[in-house]
Amino acid sequence: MSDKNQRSNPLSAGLDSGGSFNRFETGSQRKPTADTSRGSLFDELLEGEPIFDDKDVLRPAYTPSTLPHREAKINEMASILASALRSETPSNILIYGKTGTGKTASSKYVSEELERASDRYELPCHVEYVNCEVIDTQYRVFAKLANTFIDNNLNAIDAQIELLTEQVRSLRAGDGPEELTMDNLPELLDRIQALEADQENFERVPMTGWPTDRVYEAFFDAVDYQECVVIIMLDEIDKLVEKSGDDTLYNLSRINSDLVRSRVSIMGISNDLRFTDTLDPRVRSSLGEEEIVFPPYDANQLRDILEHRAEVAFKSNSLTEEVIPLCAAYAAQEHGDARRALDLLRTAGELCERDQSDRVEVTHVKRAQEKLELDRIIEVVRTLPHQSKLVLYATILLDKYTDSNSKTGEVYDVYRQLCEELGSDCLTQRRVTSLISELDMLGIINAVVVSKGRYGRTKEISISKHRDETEAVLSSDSRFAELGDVQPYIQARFD
DNA sequence: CTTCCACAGGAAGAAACGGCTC
DNA sequence: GAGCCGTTTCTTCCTGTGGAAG
Repeated sequence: MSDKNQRSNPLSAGLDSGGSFNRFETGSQRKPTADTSRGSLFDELLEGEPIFDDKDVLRPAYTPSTLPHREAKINEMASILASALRSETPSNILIYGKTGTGKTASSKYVSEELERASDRYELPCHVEYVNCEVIDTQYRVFAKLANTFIDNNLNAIDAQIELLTEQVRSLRAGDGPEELTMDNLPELLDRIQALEADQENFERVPMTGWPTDRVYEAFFDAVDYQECVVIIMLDEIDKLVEKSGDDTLYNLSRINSDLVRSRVSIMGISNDLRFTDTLDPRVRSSLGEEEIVFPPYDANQLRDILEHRAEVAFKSNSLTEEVIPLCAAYAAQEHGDARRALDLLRTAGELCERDQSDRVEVTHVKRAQEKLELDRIIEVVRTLPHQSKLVLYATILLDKYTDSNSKTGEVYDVYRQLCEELGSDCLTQRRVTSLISELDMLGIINAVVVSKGRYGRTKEISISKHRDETEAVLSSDSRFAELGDVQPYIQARFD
C-alpha cells in the first residue's frame, strides 16, 4: 500500500544504496567539494544534520498502513462492505465524527482493501470518492460520477476492441490460436462494431448546461454498462444536503430498483451528527441502515498516533521528550483533531530545521502553533472576494481608531465610505450582515449578537488576534492602493 | 408590563453568467 | 442566435427578538 519508501526518484541516480550522496564526497555531511570559501545561498541552510527522514508521512494526504485506535471501526466497516464480495448490495453506511478523527482515512483504507480483494475474487467492485465540500450540487455530483464511469467504460471498450482487432489480424494472417477459425471472423467483426457503437453512445457530461435528469441518465447508463458493485463515498455529505437539499441522496438511494447489472451502495461521511434531521424520512431510513460514530481522539491516543508517525518521519533522537505530548495536548484541545496534531509536529520540525537546531523542542511547538494559526488567517484573507475584503477593512479601521467593539451599523457606514472612495459597487446592509457572519465563521473576526435594550439589537464585532498582519495582507491588494489618505477621514469621523 | 430600538436572519426571487441545445 | 439550465450573488420584503427605558 505504501510505496513512499521505494518511490522512484529522478535524483536517485545520485544516491548509492546506503542513501548517502555520492555525487559529493561520501559521508553524512553534505558539503560541496568545490570552492567553499565563497559559500552559496543554500550552503548555510543545508549545514547541520537534517532531522527528517520522510516528512511526507506527516502530511494530511498520506494514508498510513495502520490506523491506531481505529481497528474496531475498520472491522465494523469491512464486515458491512464484505457482502459486496458476494455480489450482494452492501447496506448504506453513515459515518459520523469531527474533523481529524480518522473517518476519511479509515474509509479510504477500507475501500482500497475492498478494491484489492475484489481483484482477487474477480468481482468488479468500485469505490468512488466524492468530496461534497467541493462538489456540492446534485448536478455536479452526478456529472462527476457519470464522467468517471464513462471514462472507465471507454477504457474497457478500448482494451476490448484492441484485443478483438488483434484476434482478427492473427486470424487473417493464419497464425491465430487453434480455437479460432475463419468461421469466427464475422462474429468478431460484429462484436467490434457493437463496441464501437457503444463507444459513440458515451458522451462526457459538460460542467453545466444539461438538465439534471439527463445527467442522471448519463450516470445511470454508465454505471449499468458493466456488471459491478459500486460504493459511492460522499465525504462531507452534510455540506451537500445543506447546499442543495436531499434530492441527490433520494435519487441515489432509489437507483438500485432500476439497475439491471450493477448495484450501488452509499457511504456518507459527515462532521455533523444531526444532519439527518432535515432529510426526507424515506432517505433517512435508507441512508442510515448502518451508522458508525468516530469519537474524537483523546490526548493519549493522539500521542500514540504521533509516536507511530514520528518514528518514520524523524531521524532517531530528533525530538525532545516533551514535544509529542505537547502536540497531542494542543490538538486534544481542538476536539481531538489528529490532522492538526500532525501539522503541528511537522511545522515544529520545519522551524527547528530552519533554526539549525539538532532537536525539536517545546519552543518550536509553541511557535508552530502560532504560525499555523497566522498562516491560515493570511491565506483566508488573501483569497477573500473584493466585497468581503472591504467589509473586513472597514472593521479593522474601526477597531484601530475606536475604543469599543464596533456594531453592524458602524461597519456598514465605514464600508459605504470605502466603496465611495474606491468607486466600487455598494451592497445592501442585509448582504453586508451575511458577509460579516461569513467572516465570523472563518474565524477572522468575532461577531456576537448582543441586545442593547432600548438601543436595539446588533452584532458586536471585534478582530481576532492578528489584526496588523490581516491589515498588511489587505493593503497589499492593488485595489486598496489608492485608499492611503482615507484613514484620517474615518478616524476623524469616529473620534 | 409595554414599548420600541436596531438590527438578525429567513424566504423568495431577480440578475448575471457560463455553457449547453437546436 | 434564441432559448434553456444550473449556479452564484445580491436585493427586497419580511418577521422575530433581548432587554433598557418609560
